[in-house]
Amino acid sequence: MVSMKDISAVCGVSVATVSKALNNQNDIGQETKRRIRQTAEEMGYFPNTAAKMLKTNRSYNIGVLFSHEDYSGLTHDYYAFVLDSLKNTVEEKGYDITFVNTSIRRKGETSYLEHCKSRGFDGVAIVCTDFYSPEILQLVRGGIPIVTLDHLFNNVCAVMSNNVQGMQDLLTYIYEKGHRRVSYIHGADSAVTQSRLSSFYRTAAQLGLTIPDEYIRMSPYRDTKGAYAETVRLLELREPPTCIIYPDDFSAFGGYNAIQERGMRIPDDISIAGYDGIRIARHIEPTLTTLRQDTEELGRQVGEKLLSLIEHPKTTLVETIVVEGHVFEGNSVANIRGKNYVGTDFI
Amino acid sequence: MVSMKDISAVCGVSVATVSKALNNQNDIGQETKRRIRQTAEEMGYFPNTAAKMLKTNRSYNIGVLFSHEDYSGLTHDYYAFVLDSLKNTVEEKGYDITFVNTSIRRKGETSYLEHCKSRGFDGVAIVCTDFYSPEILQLVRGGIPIVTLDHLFNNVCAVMSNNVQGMQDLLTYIYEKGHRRVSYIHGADSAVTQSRLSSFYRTAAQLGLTIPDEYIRMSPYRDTKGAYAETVRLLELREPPTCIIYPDDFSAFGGYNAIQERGMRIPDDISIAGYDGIRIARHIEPTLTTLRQDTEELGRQVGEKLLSLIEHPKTTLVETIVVEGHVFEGNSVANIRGKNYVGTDFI
DNA sequence: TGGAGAAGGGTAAACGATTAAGTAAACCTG
DNA sequence: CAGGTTTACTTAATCGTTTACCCTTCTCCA
Repeated sequence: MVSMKDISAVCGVSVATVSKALNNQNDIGQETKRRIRQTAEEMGYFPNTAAKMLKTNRSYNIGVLFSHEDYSGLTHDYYAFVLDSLKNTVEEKGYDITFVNTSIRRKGETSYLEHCKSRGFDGVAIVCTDFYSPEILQLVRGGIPIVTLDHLFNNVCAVMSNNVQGMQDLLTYIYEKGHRRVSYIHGADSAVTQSRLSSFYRTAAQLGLTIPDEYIRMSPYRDTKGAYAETVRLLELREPPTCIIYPDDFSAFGGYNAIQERGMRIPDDISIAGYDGIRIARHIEPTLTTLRQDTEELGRQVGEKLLSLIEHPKTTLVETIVVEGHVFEGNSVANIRGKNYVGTDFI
Repeated sequence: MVSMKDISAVCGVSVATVSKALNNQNDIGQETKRRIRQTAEEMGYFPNTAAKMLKTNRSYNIGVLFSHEDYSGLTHDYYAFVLDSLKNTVEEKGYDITFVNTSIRRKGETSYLEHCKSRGFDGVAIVCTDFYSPEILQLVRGGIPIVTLDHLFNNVCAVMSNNVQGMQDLLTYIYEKGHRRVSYIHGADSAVTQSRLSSFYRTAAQLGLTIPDEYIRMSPYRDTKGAYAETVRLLELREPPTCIIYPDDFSAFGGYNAIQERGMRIPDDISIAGYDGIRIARHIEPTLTTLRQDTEELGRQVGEKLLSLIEHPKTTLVETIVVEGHVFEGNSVANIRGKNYVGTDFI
């Protein structure tokens, strides 16, 4: 590997001169600079990142924390898309992305924080993890610039998909289609679930909907079996809902199966809606009406905020950035106004 | 950040002694070693990766090349699962994963190879890219340990999903279910497509199937619209196939839509099969019969081969590791033996 | 009892870059 | 033309580790 030393030897200047020339400092003569740069090019020089890091304490590398319990992580459409966007955003600015090692740690390292400091990450994006573990808390308090996705820590930048507005939009959309008996199968307890559920209740109240307790069900995220089972129970009610909202699109397909198996048709006999907006949901008939989260924007915001925090620590606000989703109108929610229309018009 | 120097000061020994103690060298006394290690622990010491890299030329970091044109990359189930498995494999051995920057390069860096050398990756996994670009060729010839996925370069380790055997198994399975009129909509041209297509022809010949030219169609991978259109054409043939094999599961849903839209039922009226074994395909009724590629094994093999190449360069064979897939039996392929059974039994 | 060898630890150079401080020559300027 | 300022470099220290080599001090045995 050719180093600055090699170039300096060839050009007959000192290593310092080479460094300055390549970094475009201005106390080097034009001609010398040109000569050095050309030689560097010809010799196939490229900087040794390790040496640069050691000296400057900057790695141009950001860590991404992605621990993947229960079907989450990389293989989850939502996170994968966010990561993809984050990757594109920071790579464009000359940063690389390294995963924070979530496996057994190397000897001498015992925590995420130590791993991150050891690697010298300029910043860390916490995308998908158990936010309640003490190790995460240690990491966010460790002094490294941090941005979290969909979770709020005090005094830490966060990018959040707007679950409150999202659920409100989704339920309102369904309401406007004439539905008055709406069920919500929510996911397992989490901050995200809380937001969506309370928004569901509040929006329902605002719209004048009365939601019987048996319309509110729980099934873990991305669990088609669970969603299937809950759907069956809902369908067996004396007065079943006209529309079911699922924890996520993946789960919605569980409902889809239960409904079709009973010879019912979507959306003619019953309507369903998902949450997330995963790709496949737009490609299977009936296409799923869902709240599509803006993963590209989420990833970009995480990246930009993190880079800003790194490059302008003084002037960057510690804030929560909220990214709006929007209802993707598939054809899984029927317009039943004037048909089985039981509610009151509100427009 | 506490360094070895700090520890050496506290313990009243030299930095070299600290280094040796921490690295468990054997020319340090037991008691001294214990004292140093304890002090390091108490002071919250962790090694500076950059310094270590600089000195040892080892980064314990492997690069993953993932360029993502047209719907590929991170957001593709197949690659995401492989990456996930690869990540787990190498992290367990104390390595980290960094993406090879596929964006605009930093000044002074003009190629993948330079980026990799600059970062000091111990090895690079080329998972998903345009294998025919000259930049990739430069990278694989650049002297860094390399493992490719699903692509063969001369004298480079490769891990391949067995597309030949896979297609053979799939077609044979379909044949055994009694199908004699089988169509294959293959993906856009690539090494993978070549393998599958020639295996399709060969297997068909072996089974004594005659495949009319109009049964062989092309639609790009993961293009539901294209698959939809080709399916429509197939259905309009005077003698339509009894089973259609799609380029991949995602495309199969395009066919799924076309078929259902015409009021036909899967598998009663026509059978379909996919390729890949993406998760969702196992969760939507009728569950898709497909050739499930063993992404976990693929990722593990890539990781293990790469680590072996890194740690035992002399004794590691340069070879191609073939990973078998297996037919996932959903219920999208009907058993039509003795029904519309037109072929000859071959058992 | 003297000398070899082992055990335990120190010295210092090196990895490849950056950068503060120094220096010599050229250039002004009044 | 003396003295100050620029310009264009060089010197040398430094980042945190590793490691080849050197130096004591003991131990042991002929």
